[in-house]
Amino acid sequence: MTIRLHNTLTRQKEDFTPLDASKVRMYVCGPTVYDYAHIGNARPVIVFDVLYRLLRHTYGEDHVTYVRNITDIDDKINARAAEVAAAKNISVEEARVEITTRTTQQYFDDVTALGCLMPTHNPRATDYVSGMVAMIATLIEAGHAYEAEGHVLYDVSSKPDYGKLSRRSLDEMMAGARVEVAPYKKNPMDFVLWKPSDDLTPGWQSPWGRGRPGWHIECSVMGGALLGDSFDIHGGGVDLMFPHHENEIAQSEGAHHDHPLAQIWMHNGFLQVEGEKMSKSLGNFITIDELLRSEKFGERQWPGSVLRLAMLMTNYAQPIDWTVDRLSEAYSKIASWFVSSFGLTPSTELPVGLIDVLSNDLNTHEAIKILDALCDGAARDPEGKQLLCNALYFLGISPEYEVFKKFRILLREAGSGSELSELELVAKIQDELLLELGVGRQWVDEKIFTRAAARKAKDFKESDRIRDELLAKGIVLKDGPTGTTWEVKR
RNA sequence: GGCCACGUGGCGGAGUGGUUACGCGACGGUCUGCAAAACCGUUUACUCCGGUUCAAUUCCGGACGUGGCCUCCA
Repeated sequence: MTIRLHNTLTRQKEDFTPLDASKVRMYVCGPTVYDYAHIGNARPVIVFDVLYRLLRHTYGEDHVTYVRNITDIDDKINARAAEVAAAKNISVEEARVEITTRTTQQYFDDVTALGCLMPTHNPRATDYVSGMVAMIATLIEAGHAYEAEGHVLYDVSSKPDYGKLSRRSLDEMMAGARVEVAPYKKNPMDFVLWKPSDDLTPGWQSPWGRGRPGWHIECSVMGGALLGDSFDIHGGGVDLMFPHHENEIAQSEGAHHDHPLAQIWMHNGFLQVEGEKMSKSLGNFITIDELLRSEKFGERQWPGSVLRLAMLMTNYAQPIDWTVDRLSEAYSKIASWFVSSFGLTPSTELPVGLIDVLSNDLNTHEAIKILDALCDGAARDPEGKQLLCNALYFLGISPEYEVFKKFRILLREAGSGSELSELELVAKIQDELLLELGVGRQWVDEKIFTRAAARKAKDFKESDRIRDELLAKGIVLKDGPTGTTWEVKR
């Protein structure tokens, strides 16, 4: 099966042919670790995790290298570090390490909860500073960069195809430029490769004095060090296309004799929250951590699998409006899938067509349709059940206790007489829910027993009264052919 | 202001030059003492205006709308 991917460079869907099929290489821009990752940060992580899984399936697990960097040198980090250093009376460097170490761990915890595999490499910028210095020196030597007032700047006019990714010409950019131009720049669009640090700012020694690398050079160096001068796929958010990715291309290709940095550039779409741009001032800024572990959004916690599915319901390149309704829809879908595949152990056999639709530029929505179809037929098709389980595992959507509990869905299944071996889990969930409602199992059983007698005597008035009494406590009764069962009201 | 995307039924959201995707919801039915759940069925769409075509939601142009980037907020 040929994988087809939309390439931003050509604006077309292309057949994907790895430079070396025994060593497929992908780079995705990772987080700047100064604070909790927000839900917008989660999208590329999830999208490219699915692509990583597809590539591993197609080319073999040992033949795919996935690099996602950790940016731990950055002026936002430095600003935080200065605050923390002042508050705790520690050095700026100590504060920087503390912030980036803690935030990196939070990030890993978050994306793990979202069902994402660990990339092959998670390079930190701080480990690659010498490589950055070397690349900058190479760029100066090649005539692509110049030193000015302690800064080293990339000379965009030295690269005639600058702007090829975002399809902007230098003239257009300068005409539309709104920024005040630093006086030491030859060209307004020249961007910084190295900048000087004062004594209160983290810095490293270099031929141009003590300073720190610019943002763009970090990715060029880490990608080059771990994947080589040219690799297969470079991914990231559409917002990074300009200037970040454009500058990465200029740096890497400028330093590597114009060898193309990446064959295919992929960009995921932006996220809005309830119809508005996410921002701290609007108060709709929401982190992955808050969704997973607080009730800030929609007054409930959301399991990682639900967030993952909500993200994959839409094509990766399209914008997403992140709403409570969307998450609720994902929640009910997840719940029915988990029930249908409950208790099974995943194997490697995948449903027909799943790899095909994913290979078509990651058509995750078509994949969801396949899962829905399997789920529909699950009651009378044990093989379909197993395939559903396998597909969920493949897509990184693993059953979570929280889903079963919060959605009360297993209780319904158990009550309807299906053959569930894990009745203990059901009992455990029931007990927890009853505890929350403040009623005892025995009390419920007695009420049901009394009501059964009333029904037998055709005293429906009394029978309905008891049902309402239980409903008031949050317990819904259901009369089936084998007797009365109950579930906690959702 | 410049550049780039996108605009499908109540909502989410694929896809296609001609054969009303699909999911959720809603409505109807079966079942039930009545319900609930489950199952079966029905229901509505392609922003607007031109053009190309035998035929356009699908191709081209324009308008309007939404969003992104140009400002190291993904």
